[in-house]
Amino acid sequence: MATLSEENYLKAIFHLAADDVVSVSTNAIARKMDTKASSATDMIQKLFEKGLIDYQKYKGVKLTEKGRLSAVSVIRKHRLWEVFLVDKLHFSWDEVHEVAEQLEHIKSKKLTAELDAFLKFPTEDPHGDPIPDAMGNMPSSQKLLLAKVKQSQRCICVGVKDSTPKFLQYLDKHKIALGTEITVLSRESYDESMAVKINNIQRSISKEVAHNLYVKIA
Amino acid sequence: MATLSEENYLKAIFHLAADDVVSVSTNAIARKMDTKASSATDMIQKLFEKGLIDYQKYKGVKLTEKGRLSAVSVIRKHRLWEVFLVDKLHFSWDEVHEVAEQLEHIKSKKLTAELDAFLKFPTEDPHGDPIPDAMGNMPSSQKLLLAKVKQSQRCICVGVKDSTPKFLQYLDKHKIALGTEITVLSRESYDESMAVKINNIQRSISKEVAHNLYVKIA
DNA sequence: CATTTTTTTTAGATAAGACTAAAAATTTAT
DNA sequence: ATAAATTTTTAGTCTTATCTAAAAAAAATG
Repeated sequence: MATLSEENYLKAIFHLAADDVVSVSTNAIARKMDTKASSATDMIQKLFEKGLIDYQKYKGVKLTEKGRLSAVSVIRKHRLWEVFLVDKLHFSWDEVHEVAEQLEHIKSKKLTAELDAFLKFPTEDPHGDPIPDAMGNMPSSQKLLLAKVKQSQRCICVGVKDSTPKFLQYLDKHKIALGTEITVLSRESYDESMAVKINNIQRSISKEVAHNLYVKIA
Repeated sequence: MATLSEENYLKAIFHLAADDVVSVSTNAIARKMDTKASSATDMIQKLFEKGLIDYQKYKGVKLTEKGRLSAVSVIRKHRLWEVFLVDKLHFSWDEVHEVAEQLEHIKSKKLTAELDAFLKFPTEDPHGDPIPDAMGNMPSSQKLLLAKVKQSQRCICVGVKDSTPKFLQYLDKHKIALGTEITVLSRESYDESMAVKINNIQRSISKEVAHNLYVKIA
């Protein structure tokens, strides 16, 4: 069974590889884990010895099936707990992450299964990310960038790509929040801006904003 | 802030001192924590330096107010989670402990407060033990040994003192389970046995059994 | 009350996970 | 294609929490 640290590394590798890089570099892992490259190397060697990753010196890292299952199990728990926190305990989207980071490491098959049932088997978390099933199958994501939404489609804001204060303040100012409904009225090919209806008010959204806002189709 | 290990030691010291020994010995702590006395001494010195316990070499240990608050906070979380597991997730009394041992260390004021509200501010856990409030006040326990129950009182089984398989098997055989209602009909001073009504059947309960079964008055 | 016995503490070692500094391998650039 | 820059690994150190073995203190006993 993987330790807390090992689980966090596996999760990091999973997320990095999901961004479709085939092999994940030591530096990328160190950056994501906010540690030094030497620490990442140490952990890589441990994960390799436990059969959780494929690894050759200087050649980067890939999850084995065993490693993938471990990572996905942690992600499943993380996202189920996020649903619990938002749906049952009045947490808002920006408050859930830190707590879910702790809850995701609780080890109990029964707890996860019962929590899943209690929440009525949700298929995605409050950010629109898919919740893997107990077998480790990850449904394809329902969320996409606002920039990808077709004309006249209605969608719902589920998250941000850029989470810097500047962008979050912009969203606040323009009354765009998690759950806000956005209808795409038209798209301007010249500057990639789009005309949208938000809270029944028609506005224009720049390319920069549209590329940093995640939505799901309503 | 206390580490996971420190929290577990503080909890152990609290429980040992609650059994009204004024000063807790190194050996008692080591036994409770299932470690060696030398490990306990190491941790005692750390807790002392952090101001969580009063300590003099060879003289045993007492929680400071700061240490007591930390211990009680962990116990509060443990018991709230036990209520959650039993009331919402269909756990039975003997399944909750291991999971609650993990959940009790999750750090989030908001989580604890919201969980408390979600559970409708319970005052005791499924074993009849009191749940401390957010200020660290521990209500007095509602549970007592069956042996202490007065004639003609109705009570409800909430736990066991002796949790050996032998005793649990005895209870099983005689259809005494958590939640079973017991009415004390009379007490025999000669052998300290008692006549009781369980599931509408009149039986005799020996001193040994009565001293190992916790109940709360109905 | 002196001597065992028990308890507690100290000293030194180990494993996990992190670090710094330096060496080795790989990649980029001239 | 060789030099420079970057990435990765190794070597050695630190901290936390544990251990064993041995020393020191306290308690129990004859």
